[in-house]
Amino acid sequence: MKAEAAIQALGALAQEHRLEAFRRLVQAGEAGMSAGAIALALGLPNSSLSFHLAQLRSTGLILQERQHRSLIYRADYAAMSSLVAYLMENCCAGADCGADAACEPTERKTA
Amino acid sequence: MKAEAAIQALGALAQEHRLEAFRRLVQAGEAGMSAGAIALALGLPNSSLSFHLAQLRSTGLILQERQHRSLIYRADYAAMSSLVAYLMENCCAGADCGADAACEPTERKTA
DNA sequence: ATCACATTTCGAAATTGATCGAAATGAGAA
DNA sequence: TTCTCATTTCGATCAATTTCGAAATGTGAT
Repeated sequence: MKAEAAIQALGALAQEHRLEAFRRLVQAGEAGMSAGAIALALGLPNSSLSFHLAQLRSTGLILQERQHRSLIYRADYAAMSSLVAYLMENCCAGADCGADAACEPTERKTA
Repeated sequence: MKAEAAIQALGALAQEHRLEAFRRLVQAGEAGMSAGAIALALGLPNSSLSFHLAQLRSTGLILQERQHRSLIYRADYAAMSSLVAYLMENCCAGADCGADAACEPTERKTA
């Protein structure tokens, strides 16, 4: 992951409505949610929400797919994971990263 | 972790210079780095860097400690960890979160 | 072909953030 | 105490982001 991509992704999450939308999608799992359902859940005008979803999508944090008349959004867990890996890259100066730390293996290759 | 705190932390990381500073601190581990050393490494005026460090610090992502004449900064791994936990809370609608996903146990209590 | 529904794009106003030089603070050395 | 070094605060300027109504787009039903 490049620095620029990480900045975009973090910036996308650093906003009240986008963060809540993203978390709902994380919790919704494979099924995802339609744009309308998210707007309703967050109590936002469709046009505002659309703006935010576009921003999340442009960073790759969420995926879009059409299903009948609606657009379904889903969280991209792999994108999230690689963002976290980027933040923790080479952590702790090579020390063992004890139990208190969050220093997991930096990049688990997807099988 | 509350939503507001997460937004602040993500926003703090969503900036070129702050992201680089944070990553250097993550890599520096326990030893940390002085404000001056970071400014030098990033090629920024001290005043600019100070502004950014204050922002990271106010979110709890980094810690400050005086050592002789310098102020030493260190990444707070626990804060980072709880931010990630917040993002992934209750992920995947209770599904098993297969190998492709980043769905770790949401909150490992620190021993 | 026509209608109704779901969502996005546009535009304009208000808010928030980044930058850096100069001056101020705070800590230790002489 | 006085001097010097390390860092932060202030202030002014410039740039980017958020908001939402109205209009446009694209999809499927009748």
